[in-house]
Amino acid sequence: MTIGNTDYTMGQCGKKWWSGATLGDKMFLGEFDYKLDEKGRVSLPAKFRAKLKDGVVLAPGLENYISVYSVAQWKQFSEKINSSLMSPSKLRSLNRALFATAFYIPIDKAGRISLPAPLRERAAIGDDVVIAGVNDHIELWNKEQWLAEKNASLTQAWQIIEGMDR
Amino acid sequence: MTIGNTDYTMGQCGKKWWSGATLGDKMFLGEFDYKLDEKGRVSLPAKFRAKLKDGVVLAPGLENYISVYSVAQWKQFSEKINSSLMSPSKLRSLNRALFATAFYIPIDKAGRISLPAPLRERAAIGDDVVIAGVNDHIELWNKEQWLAEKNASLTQAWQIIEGMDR
DNA sequence: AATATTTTAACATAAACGGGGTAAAAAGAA
DNA sequence: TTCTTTTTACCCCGTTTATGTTAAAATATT
Repeated sequence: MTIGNTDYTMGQCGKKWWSGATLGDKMFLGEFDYKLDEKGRVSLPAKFRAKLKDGVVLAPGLENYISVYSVAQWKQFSEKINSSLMSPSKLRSLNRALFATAFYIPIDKAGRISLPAPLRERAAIGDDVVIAGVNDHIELWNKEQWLAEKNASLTQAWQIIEGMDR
Repeated sequence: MTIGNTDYTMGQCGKKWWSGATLGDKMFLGEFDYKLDEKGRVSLPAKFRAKLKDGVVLAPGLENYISVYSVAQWKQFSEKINSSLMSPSKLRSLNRALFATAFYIPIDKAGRISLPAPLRERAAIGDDVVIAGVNDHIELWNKEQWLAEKNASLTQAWQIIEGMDR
């Protein structure tokens, strides 16, 4: 299934279920439970790593989660923002919010990233983390908050789809 | 990626994480907590040091924080101002404000700078300081003030981003 | 069941942080 | 000036933190 440029083909997760290749560079699907090590590092799902070779940019999300962008997507994102028409003071504030709260994090040889304390605290992520592929980016959530959010999202999603003219 | 004169190319930081070359000289990301020693010195984040080898220029920021520029950027900044069309008296006044309040500070072998008392007092920085990378410069903040500013910025940022056509 | 991959834990190493001390330089006082 | 006091720069070291490496446990795949 394709809507616009995005391939919504569903598939299984894990090697048997889907290949990254068929989904393209910008599509993240699925929900995974991971554990942080005592130093705040977490493995990324093996299926995501190919798209994140150059490292990731972590930024706080609107709700209390951590957004994970590929470098390419972060570039695109910040480019768009800085080229949009905006008053200097707004842009200054926006840049402060964007850049000071974001971290570039490389991926180590074991496929891990380390989560900076400020982001971890804001997202209330302790030893466990939910990694969710959300279309064009990845989100890291506290497990309880993720479940609550997921239920709310699902309810809303089905309401919207019900009302759609299919 | 380049926007105007600014290189937004991402890269690793420090020996393993990034080279100044790949990131460009002008990009700072992240938020860090540091402590001043009894002499008013503070370590710079290791990730930033490669870009600040030649020392830094400290200047008071518009809100009560301390702006940190690399020498290269400070030069560029002042050249830009002095080459802009402006009445001589205005330019004199501007230069007075810029240069009289700024300090050139070298970086010691432990990667530290010392913060001049006038700037420290103005920014209400005591034993703790937040160091924030804000795109093309660094900012030093009193922690409480930083948190307030950050939250305000983030709220505004997300409102703006929400309204953007991604 | 056997194999391969991935996740997690444990450990080793290197670097950074936060102290402190000493020496030189600058400033002030006699 | 000369001496004293204060400030600033320079250097070192111990502890902590961050990162790299390896191996074991768990999971998925054939």
